[in-house]
Amino acid sequence: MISKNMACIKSFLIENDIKPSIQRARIYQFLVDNPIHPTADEIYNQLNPELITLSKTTVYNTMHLFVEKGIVQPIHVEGNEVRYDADFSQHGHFKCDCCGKVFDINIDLNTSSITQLKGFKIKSIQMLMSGTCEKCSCQ
Amino acid sequence: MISKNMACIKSFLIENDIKPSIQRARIYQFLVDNPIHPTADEIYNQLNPELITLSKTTVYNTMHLFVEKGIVQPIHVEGNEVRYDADFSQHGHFKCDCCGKVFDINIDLNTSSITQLKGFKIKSIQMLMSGTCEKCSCQ
DNA sequence: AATAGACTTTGTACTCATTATATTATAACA
DNA sequence: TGTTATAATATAATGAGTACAAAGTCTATT
Ligand SMILES: [Mn+2]
Ligand SMILES: [Mn+2]
Ligand SMILES: [Zn+2]
Ligand SMILES: [Zn+2]
Repeated sequence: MISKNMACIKSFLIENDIKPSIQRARIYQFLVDNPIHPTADEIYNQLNPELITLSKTTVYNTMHLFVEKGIVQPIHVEGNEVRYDADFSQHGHFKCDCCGKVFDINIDLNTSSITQLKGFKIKSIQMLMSGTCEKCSCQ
Repeated sequence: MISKNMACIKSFLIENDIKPSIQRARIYQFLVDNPIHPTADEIYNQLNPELITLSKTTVYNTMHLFVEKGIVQPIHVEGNEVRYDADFSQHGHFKCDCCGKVFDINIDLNTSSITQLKGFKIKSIQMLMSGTCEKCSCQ
């Protein structure tokens, strides 16, 4: 899933009912190539030098569209910002309070046995841990 | 744990190294009596009629203090707001996209077997699901 | 009781992520 | 080519949260 070329991303967007544009394709490629759970602001700052007329509104519009079409997940690790993840494999996240990085954690979330959820329709499951990562812990 | 009286809350705050005040005690009591994961704004609006001079800054100050002293957990279900929970029993949350309610879900989060977390120091674990609740699903 | 010092509460102004709106650009198509 | 739909952009507005300083409250000491 790492570093699809643009032609490949174009057909992926079309498959998912999204009309491709340079902006949309590059933003999606950036998310796949950089699984660092960036904010809209970080995406904008990274791509702005290359897409010289890029607008922050376009980034927000695009992220809303991607979430609606189900090719990107919003991640809420802090109350004042939304982060995005193009990885839909079953995994959780660990936010280091020290260096601020968000790590992917492979985890098996099985909710089928929870009786409280009878009748509930689950659309997404997220697990978030916080603390200090290995590097920050041994200092 | 439901509806402690004020005297009881006073000693609870003191136990947790928090100097008690009417505002702090009533805010904590409200959180225990109303486990609906309110935002700072909701806490303010609910208590304002009673604590007639209450300031929103006081609510924010108090929530920060409670989180720092470990008697309240911040919950991030949406990117633009923080919700608060005085319940420290092991449980996750389910946010209904339809009615907006946040439900408590009893769940057993065992992370001891995850090899990726070797060397990581876990401070908090949260699990969040979203979708539609039982009531909203059968309509 | 008055004084002083420490802590708490409050109002105002500000920041900054996100959203709303209107305009311009681009693509699709007859 | 002209017409229409969709996308991108710039600008202004919103709203949760924060910074700061002034005013209020509590408690100990005289
Ligand atoms: Mn991830
Ligand atoms: Mn809860
Ligand atoms: Zn770290
Ligand atoms: Zn519902």
